[in-house]
Amino acid sequence: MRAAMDAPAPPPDVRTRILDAAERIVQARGVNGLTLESAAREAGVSKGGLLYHFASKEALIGGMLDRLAAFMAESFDGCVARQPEGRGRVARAMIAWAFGEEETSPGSEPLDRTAAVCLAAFHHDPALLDPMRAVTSRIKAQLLADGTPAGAALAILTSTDGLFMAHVFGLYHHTEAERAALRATLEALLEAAP
Amino acid sequence: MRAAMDAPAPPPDVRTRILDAAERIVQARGVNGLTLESAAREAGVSKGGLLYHFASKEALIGGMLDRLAAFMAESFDGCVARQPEGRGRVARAMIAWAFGEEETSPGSEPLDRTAAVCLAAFHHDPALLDPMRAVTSRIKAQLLADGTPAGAALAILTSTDGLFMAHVFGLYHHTEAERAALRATLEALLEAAP
DNA sequence: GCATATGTACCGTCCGGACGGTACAGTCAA
DNA sequence: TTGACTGTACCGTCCGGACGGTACATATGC
Repeated sequence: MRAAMDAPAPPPDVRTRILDAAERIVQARGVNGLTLESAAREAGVSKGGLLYHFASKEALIGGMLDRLAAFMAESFDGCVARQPEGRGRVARAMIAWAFGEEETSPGSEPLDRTAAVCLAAFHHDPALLDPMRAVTSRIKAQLLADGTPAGAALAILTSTDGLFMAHVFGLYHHTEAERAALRATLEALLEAAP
Repeated sequence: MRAAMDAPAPPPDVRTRILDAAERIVQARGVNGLTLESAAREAGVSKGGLLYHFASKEALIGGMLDRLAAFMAESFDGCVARQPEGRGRVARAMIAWAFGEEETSPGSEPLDRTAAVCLAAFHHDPALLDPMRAVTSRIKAQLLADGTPAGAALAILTSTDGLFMAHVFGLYHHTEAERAALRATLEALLEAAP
């Protein structure tokens, strides 16, 4: 087929294109909107073509999650690496992660993508979240091992997760002042003596 | 009808029975498991009978959410009322609520119920979460108005929400010691001078 | 005091449509 | 030619919802 030939400069791997399409659909039309047909159409592939790459819907969602978990892990590691070394490094990274990338209010791309994909996975089969669990467990372990007192570390961990959840479900919104106050409080927890 | 009269202990309002059944299904078999037929069967009612009370699946889920939001609001208010008056009262209630100090009748069942129902609603139509948003927004407003510094109040709010999310999605587990440390940290935030 | 009518609560069946998945024929690069 | 890959036609199933019918209680007319 011609269309396959005159694709843009970086030849987008078909698998990747399907995964991207599936994510876009879940974000735009919700979990219901994700069907094999719609994903194939969005990716510019036939349904049969999609099924060639992902043998079932479950495999498709699993693929989305594996990729997302890898992205999250990498992103977090990068954030840690960018923090000065020393006690509380991971905790500071966590705060920077939660407050930094979330700048664009309702359109923060990685955040919404994460939420959408996780929700889709959880809906289909909670066990599909396992790769994500592995990542979060590792993050927690790192956080508890970097010298910050456990209480403070856990407060930071759960607080940023709560911030995330509130955003995903739109449970309540924070003003800039509130976000700043929260951030200051979390950072103050880092200063506490061990 | 006589039967309706001499059933003193369980007044089995059909509507309530259907709502209970639907919640049980969502908890046990996930969002997928909730169909009009399964809910009707579980409630001991025919599908037609169910549709008599809830004109559509959306109405059924909406009914679950309305009831749950009312329950949550009442439960939280009761928790606040049980705290000594004074500055930080609402924040203390929040902590007590989150850490299960409240005698929530059968174990931590309401927690799972909340999660299951909210997920079902979010899956069907995010707008259905509105009653829940109203409750959480009110709680946040109360929390910010009871004298606790904003940063501490928000840290407590987001942290307990994060605790909740981690539980719902099974992202990571906390040991008893970790829970105690986290709680101590949150309580220490309350002592900070305004 | 009886028959007819009306309203409420509920039941059982059916249908259109959508979805996941399969079968298979076609295409194109190597 | 071959085999990786695509596209299409189709199947079985399931679900939401509509619909017509049943049982019974109360009301109404006579």
